[in-house]
Amino acid sequence: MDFSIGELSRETGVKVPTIRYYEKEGLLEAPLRTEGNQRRYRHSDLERLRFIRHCRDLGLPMPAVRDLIELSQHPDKPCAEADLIAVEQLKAVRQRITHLQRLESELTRIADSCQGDHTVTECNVLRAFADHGLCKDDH
Amino acid sequence: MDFSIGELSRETGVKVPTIRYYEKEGLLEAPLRTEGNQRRYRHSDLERLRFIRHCRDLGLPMPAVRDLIELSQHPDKPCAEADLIAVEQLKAVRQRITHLQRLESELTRIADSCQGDHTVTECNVLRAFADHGLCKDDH
DNA sequence: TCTAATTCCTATAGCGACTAGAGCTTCAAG
DNA sequence: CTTGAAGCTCTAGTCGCTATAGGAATTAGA
Repeated sequence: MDFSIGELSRETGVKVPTIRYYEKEGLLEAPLRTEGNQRRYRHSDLERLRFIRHCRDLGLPMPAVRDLIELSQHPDKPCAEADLIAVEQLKAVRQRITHLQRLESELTRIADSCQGDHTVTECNVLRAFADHGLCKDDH
Repeated sequence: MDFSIGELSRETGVKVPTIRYYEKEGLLEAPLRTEGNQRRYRHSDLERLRFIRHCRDLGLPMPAVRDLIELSQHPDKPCAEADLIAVEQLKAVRQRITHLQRLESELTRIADSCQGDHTVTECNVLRAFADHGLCKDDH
């Protein structure tokens, strides 16, 4: 019926200290304790933790997760805010992709400039790392 | 002839505390000091700092930067190691791009599932955040 | 029922790469 | 010579965990 923290951890793949950390940060409610002061979780805690984990896997920062949880506790509110969080995160992810693609093209150029067959003094890799002026775009 | 730390900062765009931090971490050599204990840098420090900055902008972790600096001080060594660092970083960047692209497609799906026109109870965004089972691939 | 192995508890510190602030000293311009 | 900007050191905070220490509770097997 109830889970220990270790069982919850096994069910969700979230490490034990991380679960305690989420509790401290207010993402998970503090569960009931046994007489010996150990945490005992219910099924609803399991669902909540899976929710948190999935949000985190999707890259949401903890404050956004907190907002979503808060929101989900007011079933009659309009869900525009949840929508907004998803859209914002999507925007952030797209920005990061663009940035990384610029890096990729720079690094490709840098790595291609050298086959590792000469000495450091004449190494184009080191030159390229030294000099931003050689880059095609800003990063 | 010599720069103060503020001038070095303005020249490179690296913040003053960050310069001191790089010194503490051994990326920059400790410069000479004035009688009043203030740092005075030379042109070679400027070049070194630009090198560091550029590496960091390209996403190299500090240990990799340290390795490159170490390397650049042995001009007769073969530069295979520098090449390797560039290639490894490239590989890491490509992995991150792949990962983010998966997130992007999930988030697109999630964000599209809702126009923000209903209440929380029936919100597909919240449902999608709750349930990894709805996702097409792992992330 | 006893014991031993495992799991649990709290509290604290560490990671990477900075950034911010307090409280004080030195420098440079007028 | 004064004044205000810029420098100094030291400490703590950021984010999202993760690791460790030292002890208490639980559980499985004999």
